[in-house]
Amino acid sequence: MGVVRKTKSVVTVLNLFEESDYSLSAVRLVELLNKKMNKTTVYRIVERLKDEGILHSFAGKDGLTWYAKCKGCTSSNHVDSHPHFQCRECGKSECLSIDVQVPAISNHKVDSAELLLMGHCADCL
Amino acid sequence: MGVVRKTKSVVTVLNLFEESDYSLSAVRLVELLNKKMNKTTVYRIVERLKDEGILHSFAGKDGLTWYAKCKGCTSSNHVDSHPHFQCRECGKSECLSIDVQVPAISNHKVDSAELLLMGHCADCL
DNA sequence: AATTTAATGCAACTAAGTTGCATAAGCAAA
DNA sequence: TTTGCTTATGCAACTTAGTTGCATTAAATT
Ligand SMILES: [Mn+2]
Ligand SMILES: [Mn+2]
Ligand SMILES: [Zn+2]
Ligand SMILES: [Zn+2]
Repeated sequence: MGVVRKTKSVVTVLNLFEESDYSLSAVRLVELLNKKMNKTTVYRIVERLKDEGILHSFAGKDGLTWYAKCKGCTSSNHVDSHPHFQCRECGKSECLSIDVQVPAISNHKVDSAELLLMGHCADCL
Repeated sequence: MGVVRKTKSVVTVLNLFEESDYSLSAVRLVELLNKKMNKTTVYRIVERLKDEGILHSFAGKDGLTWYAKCKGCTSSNHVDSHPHFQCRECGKSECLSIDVQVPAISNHKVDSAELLLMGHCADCL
């Protein structure tokens, strides 16, 4: 499917993710793009890109929402499920290519899990 | 050490946690206690009880802060670190007595982790 | 009972994210 | 390339969790 309309704003957001290769918080995105588009537009674009399997999101240590590129997802098959790391010093967060086996719980049906590791990143050690 | 002053409000909050045996979100606490104390007081009390190792907190699936009793913590030894579960249906969350081994990451120093499992609880299955 | 200091109430604030609505811009068909 | 349909955007106002400053109250200690 792909994103419905490739507007100037959508392209701008996508470029940011291509360049940086980092994950970005919504707050940071709004900050970086505040001269090019409205805050509402930023929030709507990342949600749209998420629906399309282009980005995924996760909650950082302070409750902010972060976005990062998906590796092999499509709109119909959204499987990007992996742990994340966030640095206590600089605040950056990263996607981790680690497999975490989700523990089973008796009498419960677990369908997803979010694991956030915290500590110090390579730069801040 | 223990909480500095055992005020009427502190006792009320502690009783709630004794009775319910569930974990409670700050929002729910404010709601339950809105006739007995101010919202600010609720937030300050749970933070104080956290400092003392009486409660611990975690982020639920919607970013809300939840509080639950600690098992064997003191103000100087705050070790209550375990995964949590939150039901997608009813929204309740629970502490899990499961050991999760935190994966190591090269070039990083990981000092803590938060694991949140989501799905359906016993009541909602 | 007097004194000290921590705890509370209240109102105003902060900040992330959302909503409604009028306008603008993609895009496909003509 | 113009028309017309529909999605995307800007803007302002809103929502909601949580915080802050400050005056007042109430624990605890003597
Ligand atoms: Mn990721
Ligand atoms: Mn817990
Ligand atoms: Zn760092
Ligand atoms: Zn449930």
